[in-house]
Amino acid sequence: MAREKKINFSVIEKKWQREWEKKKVFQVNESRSKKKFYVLEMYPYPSGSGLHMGHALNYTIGDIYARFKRMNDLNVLYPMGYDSLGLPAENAAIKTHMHPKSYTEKAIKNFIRQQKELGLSYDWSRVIETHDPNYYKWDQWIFLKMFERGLAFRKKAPVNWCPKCNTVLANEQVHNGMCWRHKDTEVEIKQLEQWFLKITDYADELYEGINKLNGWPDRIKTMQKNWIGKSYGTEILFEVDGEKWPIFTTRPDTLFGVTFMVISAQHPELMKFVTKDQKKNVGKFLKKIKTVSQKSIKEVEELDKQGAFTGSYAINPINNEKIPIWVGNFVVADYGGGIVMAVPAHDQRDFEFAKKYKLPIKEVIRGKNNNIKQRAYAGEGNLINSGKFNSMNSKKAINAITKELQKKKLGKITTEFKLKDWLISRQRYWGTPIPIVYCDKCGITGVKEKDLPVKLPEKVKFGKGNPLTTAKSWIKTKCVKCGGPARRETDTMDTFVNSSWYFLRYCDPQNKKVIFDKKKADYWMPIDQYIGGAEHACMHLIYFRFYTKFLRDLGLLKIDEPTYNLFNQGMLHGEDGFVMSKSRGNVVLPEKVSKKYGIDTARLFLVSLANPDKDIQWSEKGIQGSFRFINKVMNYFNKSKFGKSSKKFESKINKTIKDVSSDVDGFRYNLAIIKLKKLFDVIEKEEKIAEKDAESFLKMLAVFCPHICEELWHKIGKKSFISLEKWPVADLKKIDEKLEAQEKVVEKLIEDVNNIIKLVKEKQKKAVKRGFVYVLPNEKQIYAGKDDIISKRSNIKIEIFAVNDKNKYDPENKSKKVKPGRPGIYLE
RNA sequence: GCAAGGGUAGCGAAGUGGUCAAACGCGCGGGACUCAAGAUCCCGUCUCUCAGUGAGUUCACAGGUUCGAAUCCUGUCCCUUGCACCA
Repeated sequence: MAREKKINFSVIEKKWQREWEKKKVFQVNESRSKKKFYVLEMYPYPSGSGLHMGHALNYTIGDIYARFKRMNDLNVLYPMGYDSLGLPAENAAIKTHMHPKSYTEKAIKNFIRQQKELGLSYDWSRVIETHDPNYYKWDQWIFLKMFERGLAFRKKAPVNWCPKCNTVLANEQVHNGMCWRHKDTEVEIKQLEQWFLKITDYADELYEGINKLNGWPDRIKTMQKNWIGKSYGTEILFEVDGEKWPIFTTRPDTLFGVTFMVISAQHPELMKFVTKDQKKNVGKFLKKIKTVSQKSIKEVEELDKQGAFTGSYAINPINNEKIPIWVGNFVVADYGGGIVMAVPAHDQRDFEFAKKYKLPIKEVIRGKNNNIKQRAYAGEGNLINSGKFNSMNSKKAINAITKELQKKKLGKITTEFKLKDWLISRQRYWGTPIPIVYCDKCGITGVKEKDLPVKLPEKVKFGKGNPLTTAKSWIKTKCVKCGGPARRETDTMDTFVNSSWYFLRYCDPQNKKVIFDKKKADYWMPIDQYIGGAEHACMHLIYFRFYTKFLRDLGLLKIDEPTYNLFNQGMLHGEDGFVMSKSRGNVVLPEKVSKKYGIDTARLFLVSLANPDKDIQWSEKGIQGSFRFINKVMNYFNKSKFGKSSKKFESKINKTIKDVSSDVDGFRYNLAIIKLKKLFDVIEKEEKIAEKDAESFLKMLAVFCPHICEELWHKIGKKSFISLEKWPVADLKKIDEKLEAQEKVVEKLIEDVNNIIKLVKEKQKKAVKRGFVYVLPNEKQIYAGKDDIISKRSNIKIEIFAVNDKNKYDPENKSKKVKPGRPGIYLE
C-alpha cells in the first residue's frame, strides 16, 4: 500500500518565513483608510537559554489573534521587543564572564531567530531593545519630567542588604528572608536614601479607573483593587501635649471605645512620645523588635502583638478622656499616620493587644451576639456607653460622629490607600542610569535634556557591590548649574521602569527627537488587546497605567488607560506536570518539535488542548492528534479537485464560519479548532466542494497554521498571501437547520446499524455481510445516496429501499416497523 | 484570616435552566486493509437490556427552588492563585 508522501515541513516553513520577511508582509503604517488594531504581548526578558514551548504558547496566542484581526481588514500593529536590562542579565553575564551587553545582545539575536521560526507575524521593523541608549534615553527623560514636578524624589527607606554579598538586593533576590546566593544568610533591612516615583499621587485615579477596564479579567482587577487598597474613613485629631496628631479610622462610631493608642515602632517621630521614665522600657522593646526583623519572614508572621507604654497620653476629642499611648509592632508606619486608636472591644488586633497588656476593654456597640470576653465584635449594632449617641445604629453613627468632630474642627472625611510610592533605586549596573548629578554647592540637579542619554559606562568591575561605583571617570562630572566638580548618581532604575511605556515607543520606535510622535501615538493607542501573564497584576500592570496617566498629564497622550482589554494566558506544564522551565529540566524545544511534526502542528496543538487562559500540559502523545489532522489536510489539498458544494455543505461551512469567527474573537481557540476539524471531516466525505468554500476553510485554518496554509493556498493556484486575505464572511441565508437535522437522522441510522451488527455478532455468533434499510417514501430524499456512507461506516454493503418499493428485499418484513425518522433495518 | 477562580466520564477538556449520558482530543477495546507491523480508515468506550429505536444511575458532597438542574440558591469538603496585622 502506498504510504502517504512524507511532508517536509521545515522546507515549507523556511520558504514562507522568508517570503513574509522579503515582502514585509506584516509591516504597518498609520493608515487613514483602515481602522487600527493594536495587539501586544508582554515583551520578554531575553534569557540566554532561549525560547521553549511555554514561550511559544504565549506568542502563538497573540499571533493567532493578530492574524485574525489582520484578515478582518484591520490595520494591525503587532510588535515585539526585548526587556533587556535587568538583574538576571547582569548575574548571568557575571556567571559566564561576559559583559552584560554582549550577553544580552547574543540572547536577543537568538530570541529573534526562534520567534521567526514560530511563524509569528510581528512587524520586525519596530523591534525595541531597552538596553539601547536610544531607548533608555527616554526613561531618563521621563524621570527628569517627574523630577521637575516632584514626582521623582529621594527618601530614606529600608532596603534589603546581604552582608555576604556586601550589596543591596532587589526584592526578587530575597527568598524567605535569605539571600538567594547565600541561602544561610539572612537579609538585613538597612535605611538608605533611595529614589522613589510618586505613584501615590495617582492612587485614586488608578483605583477608580479599574472600573473602566471592562476587558480585564476580574481576578486582576480585584488584585489591583486590593493592592491599591482604597478605604473610606475619618481622620481624627488626637491631642498629645498640646500638639494635634491625625489618625485614620474606618470606624469612628467606636470612638467612645478607645482605651489606648498605638504608635508604630517604625514611626519616625516615635521618640517625641516617649517620656523620660519610659525610655528604658521602650528601648528594650525596640531592640527586641529589631532582632526580630532579622528573622525570617515566616517567623515574623507568627509573632504575636508586642509593645510598650510610651508614657504619653492623648486626649480623645469626643469625650476628652485621657488615654495612654503605647508603641506596638503591629502598626504599619506609613499608613494612616502610623498611629492607631485602639478599640479592643471591636477590633481583634486591639483586643489581643489589650488582653496581653491588661488594658481596659470598653464595649460601645451592642450587636446580636457580642461576646466581648472571648473576642472583639467587629459587626454592626447599636451604640452604648457613647454619650448622646447611645442607641444610635453604628452605621449611622459613623456619619454622626464624624460630623460632630468636623464641627469642632477635630476630624474630617478622608480616604487612605495601601499603595506605596515606587522605589526604583537599584544598586546595580545593568539598568537605566538615573540622570542626576550631585554638587556640593548646588545640591541635586537633573541632567540637561540635551545631554541625554546618560550612557552606561562599559568599563566597570563586576562582582563586588554596585559596579557603577567603580567607574570613577564616569562618576566624575560637572555640575549642571555651576559647572564645578560634581558626581553622578550611581543607582540605576528598576527594570519595570522600562516596561512602563515600551508600548508607546512601538508606535514610533526610531524617533530620535522626541519620545514618540504624538500623532502616531494618538493613532495607535490604546492597545486594543494586551496579552500576558497574571503574575504582573500588581507590578507591571499598575506601573504602565501610572506612566500612561503621567504622560497624559504631560500632554503627550489623549488616553487615560494603556489598554481596556487584557487577556491572561495560561502556563504550559511539562510532561512531568510542573511548569515548563529550564531549571526544572522539563523543557520542550520548539526546534525539536518542529523537526518532527512541523511548527504549525505544535501551534495547533498548543491552543487546541484547552481554553488559552488555562494551564495546559505538554504531551508527546497529544500532539499526534494535531499531527494527524495536519497531514490529512495536506493530503486532501494535494489531490483535491473542486466543483460545486452541496446545499448541505454550504449550510455546514457557513455555520462553521459564523461560529469560528466568534470563537477566535473570544479567544476560544480550542472550540474554533474543534469546529474546523468537524468541518474538515465533512469536506473529506463530500464528493466535491466549491473552490470558494475550500478557500474559506484554509483561511480560517491559516491563523493557527500559517505556513502550511500559505503553501496550500498557492497549491490551489493563488498568488497572494493567505495571511493578508480577507477572513470569510458567513452567509447566514445558507445556514439550514433542517439539513443539519437530517444529518443527525442519518447519523442515528448508522449508529443503529452498527449496534445491530454488534448484537448479531454477540448473540447469534455470526458475522453480518450485508444490510437493507427501509425508509418512508417521503423521506427517501434524505437518504438518497447515503448507502455509500453507511456502507463505509458499518463495513458492510448497505442497500436502501423505499417502503413501497415492490422489488425490495425484505425477508423479515422489517419495513413494517418503519416510523418517521426511523428507518427499518434488516441485516444478514 | 480575607479575596478571586475551580471541582464534569480512565485522563485532558467543552457545556452554565429543557434539544445532555454530556462536544472534541488522548488512552483503551473491536474491525477493515496488510504476509506482518506501522500508518490510514471505520465502529465502540457510565450501567443494564436488546436485531436497533428502551430503562437506570451520573457532572465534589448534602439539602433546596423548579413541571424540569451539570447548569440557579444554601451549607459542607477539597484544590489553585493572590493579599496578608492597612485600623
